[in-house]
Amino acid sequence: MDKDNDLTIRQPVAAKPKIPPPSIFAKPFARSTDPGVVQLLTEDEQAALIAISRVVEFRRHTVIYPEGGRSRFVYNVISGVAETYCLLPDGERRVSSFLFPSDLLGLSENGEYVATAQALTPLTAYKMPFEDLARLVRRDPDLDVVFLCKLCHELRQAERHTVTAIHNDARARVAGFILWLWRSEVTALTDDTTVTLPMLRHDIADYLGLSTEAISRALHQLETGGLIQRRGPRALQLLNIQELRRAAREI
Amino acid sequence: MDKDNDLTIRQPVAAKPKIPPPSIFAKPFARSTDPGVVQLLTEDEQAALIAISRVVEFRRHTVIYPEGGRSRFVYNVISGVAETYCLLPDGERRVSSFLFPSDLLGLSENGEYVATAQALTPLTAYKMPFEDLARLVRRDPDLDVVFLCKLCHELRQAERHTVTAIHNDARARVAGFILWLWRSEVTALTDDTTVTLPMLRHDIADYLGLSTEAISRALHQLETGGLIQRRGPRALQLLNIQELRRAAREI
DNA sequence: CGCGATATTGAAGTCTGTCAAGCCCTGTGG
DNA sequence: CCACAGGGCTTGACAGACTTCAATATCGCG
Repeated sequence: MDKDNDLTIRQPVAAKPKIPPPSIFAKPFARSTDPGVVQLLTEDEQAALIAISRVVEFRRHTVIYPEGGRSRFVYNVISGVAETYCLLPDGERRVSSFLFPSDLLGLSENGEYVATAQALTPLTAYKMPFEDLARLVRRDPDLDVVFLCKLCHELRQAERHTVTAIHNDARARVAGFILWLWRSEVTALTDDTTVTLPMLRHDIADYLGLSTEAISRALHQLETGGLIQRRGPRALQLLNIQELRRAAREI
Repeated sequence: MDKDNDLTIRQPVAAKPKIPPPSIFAKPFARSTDPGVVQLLTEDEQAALIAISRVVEFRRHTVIYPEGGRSRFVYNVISGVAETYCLLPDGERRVSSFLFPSDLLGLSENGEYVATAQALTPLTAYKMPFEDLARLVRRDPDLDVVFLCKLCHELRQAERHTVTAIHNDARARVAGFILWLWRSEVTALTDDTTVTLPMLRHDIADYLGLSTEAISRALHQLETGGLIQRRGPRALQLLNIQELRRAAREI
């Protein structure tokens, strides 16, 4: 629609960055001209969502909502990165997903959030009361299809994550993760081959089912192989994307 | 139609088992009195779905639809078990899910099925033309919410599968898988502690990210520990469900 | 500039994958 | 109904990969 893209992640310190509208991207399940992800919301729908929403901001490491908490709101990320995790009975933490701009946040079950959501960077989002959203969806069949589409998209992604994470070794998992991050952070960026890692090694390790040491070693391997270059612990330079995709077994 | 049931989900041999209506179970995301899975379809909605559906049957090992094929239909399983899998570039097969009665089948992307679906047992299903279903959903906002609910449910399940499969050892994965199967096969059963494994070890192994040998060894461990008893390669008796849950790290 | 937390690197142990062999089940055909 | 053949399942041995434990290096924040 408009250039909500330029804000997705980093943004030069602007005087008053204007807020992009609510945004839901997905690959439609029906055949379409564009085989990639597309904006599913029309301007009217964006306006309708804005009408029931409030823009909220979270600082780094803030809990957006807790696991088990009463689920009253759904969030549409505007900028920043978040993670969701569950706490196991034995106290361990299990990262279940990372969320980027235009992602939806607030999956619930029986009126309770199924995981804790936490901001990994400063984060802004549209906060939509669940009830209002339900009313809106019930009234606008097209909007409803939008959410169906998005959920299908997420489901496919989740299945792919499972399949690839489960069968590959550490190097392949990390390569795949880097590529996923890279695509998620895609913007109208000058330098297209830089990836920032807003999360800790621990979070990556947990998400991929590895130890933090294994992450380090895999990064070392990829660097030695000339596929990437580490620029400090939170930034990577992609040197050979073709090889990265092969390492991730995407090809 | 016929009594394919006694294989997968046993049902007393009735002369003419009447076909159960379309069925979608899920835990609602909104708070409800019943915290478990509930039937989301009203009788009217079931009738509407029947009106656009055809009941189809598949024999064991039949392909229901192929990966990459034009996605024209969505299926609602009535009886039997199916699996979906993708073929990797190197020819390997990746099982992405198992489907049971009342599950939905036919996830697509850009008009194409994202995986091959195959019957593991004789299977019957409602076959719904995608276009008709879309029309129906667009007209009936409640039905629409049903599908949203079901998709959320599937998404949660997928995330749980990932989280548990990735972090646990072979024994825990198999224990969790057995419990999942057990719950999926729940019917008005006489013997509540029997689980049938309609799929090959290879399929289980692939789904859990293990080798067939690891599955065998894990079953052996569980049997030695007195948690289960093998009754031939396709049936298990659950001896200690409490311990099984602990083994699966559910507690 | 210094401290605490995070990240990396090294060494030993454990678990699973792989390879190989034997057993069991199933389904077929007589 | 029984025998047989083929495929699936199980079990054992070994190598490889990851985890764990431990120590060092580095980053980031006050």
